[in-house]
Amino acid sequence: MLYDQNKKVNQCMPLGKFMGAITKSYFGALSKKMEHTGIDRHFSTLIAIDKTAHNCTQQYLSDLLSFDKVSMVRILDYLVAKKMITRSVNPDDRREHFVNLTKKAKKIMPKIYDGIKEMNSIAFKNIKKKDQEIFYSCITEIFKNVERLPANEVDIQLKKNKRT
Amino acid sequence: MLYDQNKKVNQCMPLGKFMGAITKSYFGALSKKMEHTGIDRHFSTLIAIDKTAHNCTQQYLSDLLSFDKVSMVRILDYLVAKKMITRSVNPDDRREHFVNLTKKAKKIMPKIYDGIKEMNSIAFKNIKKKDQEIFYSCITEIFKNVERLPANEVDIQLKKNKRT
DNA sequence: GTTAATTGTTTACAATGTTAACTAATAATT
DNA sequence: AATTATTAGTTAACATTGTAAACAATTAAC
Repeated sequence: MLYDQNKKVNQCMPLGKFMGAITKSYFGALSKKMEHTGIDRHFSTLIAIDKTAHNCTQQYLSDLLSFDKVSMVRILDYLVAKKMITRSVNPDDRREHFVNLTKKAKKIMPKIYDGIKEMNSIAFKNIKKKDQEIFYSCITEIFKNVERLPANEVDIQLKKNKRT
Repeated sequence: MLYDQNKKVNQCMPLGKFMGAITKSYFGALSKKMEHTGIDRHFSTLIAIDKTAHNCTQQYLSDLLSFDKVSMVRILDYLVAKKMITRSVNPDDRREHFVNLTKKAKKIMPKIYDGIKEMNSIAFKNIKKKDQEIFYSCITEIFKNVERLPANEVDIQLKKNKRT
């Protein structure tokens, strides 16, 4: 509905509203599409783990995927419960836990890549390749512009204040 | 982090991941920026109410904003608590409740429009006007492509099944 | 007039975000 | 070397949001 019924309304809406609506529908459909694999969430985390050649710690994943560490723990708990990953202590720095895919996960990964590829092409249906490229460079730029605005710096500032 | 550190990872990520990350940062910053108005959420709903000339029911808002009716009730409860809206029964169809802005809200709306405008231009910083237009037409198209995929039809199907 | 559908509400539960407090391990400082 | 600070990860508590089911009140359909 949100998109063409009333242009006057759309123009002044927060950009995040559209992005949020797309995010919701996208992941809803992706979950549904991936049901047969036995997992329905946290595909980005699996991909990040898969693509990280070695020394994949939870902190590294948190930074890469912009999750806070508490959420990261929960996501990884979910993936451990689904027998998709293992956690193992780094012997060289026993604070760190290395995260790795299980055999089961490695077997399923191709299906996940395919499903996402399919979902992405559904999303980009009727959009010219050139416009898709512009779109991608836009969201990259937007993300940079928005990533480190006040709301997100609060954490850091609080920590600094505490120290005094 | 998500965006340029590792292009190989980005390419195969679900589109929704980027959109979700932007949505989160965007609304985080918007909340912060709007703190002084006394409300920190549900600006889109206020705008929708403001722009709807008359007969603004909860169902209408749900459809327009893609919220389910339960969430809508909660959002409106919040806005009533903040003294931003009133609910009144439609005398011509006593099932419906009309939603209207209070005087207080009407006074604050300009600040909200300004804040959103500002946030949007922060988001689009360093992006050419022409590319912004392409971007907008892309998200409109993507939203259409993604809006009515299986996950979202489930509700409807269940209802239909029940009816039998 | 009975049945079905619609509008809005309430309740319950799952998932997620955020903060704070905590353990264990390492790094930095004196 | 001992103390202090920092880091990685975990746990607990709480707020917010999404979703489903059941419900009351009202209207529409037959």
